[in-house]
Amino acid sequence: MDHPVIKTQCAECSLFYDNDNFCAKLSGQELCDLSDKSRPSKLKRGETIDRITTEKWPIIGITSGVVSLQHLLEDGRKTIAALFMRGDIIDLRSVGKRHHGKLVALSKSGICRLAPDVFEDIVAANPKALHLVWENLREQALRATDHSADISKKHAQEKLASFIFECSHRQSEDIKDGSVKIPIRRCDLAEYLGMQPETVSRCFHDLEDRKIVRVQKLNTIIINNLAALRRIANGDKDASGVRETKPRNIQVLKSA
Amino acid sequence: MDHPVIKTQCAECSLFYDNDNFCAKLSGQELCDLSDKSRPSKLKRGETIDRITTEKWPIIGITSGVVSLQHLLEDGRKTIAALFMRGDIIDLRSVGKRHHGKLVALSKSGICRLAPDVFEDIVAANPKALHLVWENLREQALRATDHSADISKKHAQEKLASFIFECSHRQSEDIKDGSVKIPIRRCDLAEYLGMQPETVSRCFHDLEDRKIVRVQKLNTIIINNLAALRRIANGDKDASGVRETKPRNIQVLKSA
DNA sequence: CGGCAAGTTGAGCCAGGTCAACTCCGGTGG
DNA sequence: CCACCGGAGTTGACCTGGCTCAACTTGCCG
Repeated sequence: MDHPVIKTQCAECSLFYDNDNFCAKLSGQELCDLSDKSRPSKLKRGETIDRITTEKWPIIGITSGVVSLQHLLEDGRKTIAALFMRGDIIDLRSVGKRHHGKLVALSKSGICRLAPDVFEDIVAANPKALHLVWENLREQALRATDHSADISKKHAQEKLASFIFECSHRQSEDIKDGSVKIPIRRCDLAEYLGMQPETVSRCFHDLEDRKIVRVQKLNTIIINNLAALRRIANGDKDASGVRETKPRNIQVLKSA
Repeated sequence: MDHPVIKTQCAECSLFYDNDNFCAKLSGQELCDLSDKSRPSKLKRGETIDRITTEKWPIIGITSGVVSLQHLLEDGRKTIAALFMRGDIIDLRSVGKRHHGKLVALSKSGICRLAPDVFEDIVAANPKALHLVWENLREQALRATDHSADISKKHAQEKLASFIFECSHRQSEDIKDGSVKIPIRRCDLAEYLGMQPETVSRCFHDLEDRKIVRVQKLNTIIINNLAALRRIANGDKDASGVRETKPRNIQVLKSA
């Protein structure tokens, strides 16, 4: 009697059937207790999880899609500070008065609001579950750190290259042919990388002109030259220096 | 027999005598077990904790000073991706092959390399300790997220203003007279905020010209106008628009 | 007191932001 | 089936905040 009465909603949820997600680590009993008091739901692109909800349900598991954490400045400038995807557990307990941003879905997404008290009991009692959720939090912290490093010192193209790698690492299924799915829109991408949609567009084209990637559909790109892309992402000047297809002197010729 | 044989090294360590740091949450026995197998040490500015050390001692508590996590790009550009200060517990377990940066001290600092196995046992057995270290990790993740939001969309002055607030929140003793200690050097500050030392300098002067802060010593500033500084940090254009004390037309006059 | 690293100041330049016009695409209704 | 619409993405032209480089001053430590 390992799984006494698993609800169908759980049996079909990636938090359970992905082997290294939270619910997969639980005993049948724990899973039942948790699912009894938790609230799975769906979000459409643009929907936000409001403050009242996050106060009552500070622990949110992402089952599919992409959910962003957004910060807003006084004058309307917006930033996407973090992206959460399948398997991430967002823990907002005791964030309390600390000013934190809004959670906004960037695509159709599935979430599960986990009952905080049950969650806490489980984590205290089940070392595997603790380990997993801890690991996930560490991963989030590392990602945030890497991301701020990327944003602060890299040029537009380098950021974009890094982002492509981030997507390829995080995408659920490994697709072998070098294609990478970009799970968010251009304008969201721009906000996440701290640049303008126009610049994102230009950078994609630069990369295409240099035959490093091919933009198949808006949300699917193919990497043609992995090594070069890696060099750019790592900030190798030799790789990105080649950017201008046309050398300077063309300008000089024109003005002469 | 609450504290059977606390070593003097522990009695004098902020991880123990700061009430809400890790070692303060341990039973006498736990503290002894941990301190028996742990290694406190001192770092001078510029010293780095090398890979071999972090592999053997992936858990490091900061007892004083400032330790940074630095990322390096191929062409030598350097970024400070995170700052750790007194009370922070750096957990590098299973970061493993994931490319992560170097840990470098930015000032004289004290650290304690905690024995990972003992640490793990304690965390599993002692809910208070678990809670504290968890909270610290969440704090680190939040800080990293906030920081990347700051860096990506704010202007130089706004970043600096935010940083001043970050310092004032994190400084150990609350100094009431509105003075804030900047615990790191200008060039490190620049790297942390993703800007140039020259720009940092100019921004400090702008803020001084506008009477918002006073730079008392290189590492101590006084906030004169908290509200204005807050507005700038939050990206209020009205506040930062006032930047130029001298309006443009002075230039025109000159050239006329 | 000398020497070096850190910080500051000034001048010029460029990557990327801004603004505006245009294209592309999916959905909707006649 | 096509005409229409609105939002997303792209393209071009221009402008500027902050980077760069170089010279200078300051402050710290032996």
